[in-house]
Amino acid sequence: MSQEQHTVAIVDDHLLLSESLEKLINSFEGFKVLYHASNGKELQKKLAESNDLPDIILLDINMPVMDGFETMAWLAENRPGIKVLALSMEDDENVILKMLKRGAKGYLLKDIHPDKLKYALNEVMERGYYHSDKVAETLLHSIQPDFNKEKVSFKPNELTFLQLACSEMTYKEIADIMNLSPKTIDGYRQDLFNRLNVKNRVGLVIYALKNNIISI
Amino acid sequence: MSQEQHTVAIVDDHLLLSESLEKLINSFEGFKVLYHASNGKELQKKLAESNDLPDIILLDINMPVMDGFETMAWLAENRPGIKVLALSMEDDENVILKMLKRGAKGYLLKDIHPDKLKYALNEVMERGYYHSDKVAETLLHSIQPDFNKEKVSFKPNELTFLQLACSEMTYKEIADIMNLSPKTIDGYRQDLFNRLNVKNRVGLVIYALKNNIISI
DNA sequence: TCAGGATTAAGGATTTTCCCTGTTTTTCTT
DNA sequence: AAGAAAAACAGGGAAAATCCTTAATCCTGA
Repeated sequence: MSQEQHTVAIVDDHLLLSESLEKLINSFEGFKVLYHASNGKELQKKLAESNDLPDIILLDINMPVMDGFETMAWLAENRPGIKVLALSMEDDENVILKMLKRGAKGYLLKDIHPDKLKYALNEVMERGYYHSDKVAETLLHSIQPDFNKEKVSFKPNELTFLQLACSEMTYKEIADIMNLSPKTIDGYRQDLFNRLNVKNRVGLVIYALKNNIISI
Repeated sequence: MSQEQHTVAIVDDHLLLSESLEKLINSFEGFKVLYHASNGKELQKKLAESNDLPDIILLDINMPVMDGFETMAWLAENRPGIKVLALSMEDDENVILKMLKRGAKGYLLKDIHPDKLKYALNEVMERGYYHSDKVAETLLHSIQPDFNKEKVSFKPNELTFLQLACSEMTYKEIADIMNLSPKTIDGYRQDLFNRLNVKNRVGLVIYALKNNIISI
């Protein structure tokens, strides 16, 4: 029986939630809470002391001393084997993305139904990740162009130049490809700098990426 | 009754599939196939001729003349109101991402169960998108660092420089911020150019983005 | 046909980037 | 503390990028 148990660590500074979560999780078949920590620093200590690693960490985001983002980054770097489920009050898309980008396997809101938590834990063990509808939607938004944003429109040549400027070519090489004089390219560039409010070519690249004009 | 019907257009060059899909969809309550096209060009024609737009387009990817990627890009630009479900044989992650980035609302494999198609159509009408498990997984992969890839490691200063190089600052400004001589920065840059196999600063930016060293 | 806008392009100056070859300073090792 | 290795720094020069101004050329609507 015990060889079937998956172990969980809880990182949250709210003792009440933390304790009740433990009881809940221990009541799930196949899961056992290994230990708690009230912030990232404390987690690091526990990880160093204990000789067996938890399979899963439930990681709160808003914490004092060392918050969820920092902790997640550290875990991804130093304990990549542990699956982390982020736990938070807020369903802010940027927060969700920040955690996922740092390697979290899922994102849970604190007001979910206990069954959902159980499901999420199982999913993470079996598939390696858990995606709620909200998370899936967030991810989709993050890669799709934002249709609501009024978009700057580009003339065909300008667009081509902008795309080529995001490569390692020199302006002279770009001019050759586009069959234009380097001086014309010079003009396009200056125009775009002014219009897009950037100072140099790196600014162009960042702009093009942010606005899905190129993708890498 | 007819005011409740959602209309569907099918774009696929395989007549057999196309025809049977039509029968299937017409058998779903609340959905009706408006017309077919065997590639993007033909779809453009149909859209221009007909006076009512379909709610949903089932868009095949591998087609002659004007393929799914091109067609999707055109639709996103010119008919942003139509919800597109990509339809494909392959579950290649890059292909999926390419379609989603261009604005597809979902991605269906051709060998799914008819019930899944029905579910997907309903989801797209109700929630605006449909995400299968595979798609959700793909999206997650696309934003998470690839732990299998052996990673080039950076010294702290190098890393800082690399991140700052992805801004609009000049190297002199970066040197100021980092409290180093511009000549030292010069050295960092040259080192990274060699090590990362890039030719100039744009190359650095692209590298940093591809490897999740910065995110925008 | 002619004015006016858009496109393309030139000249010329300055700054920044890029590259190569070194030297000094700091840090680490033993 | 001596020697080795790493990190920081420098000079000089060529190439590229940036900036500003001005000017042909082409197209189009009145």
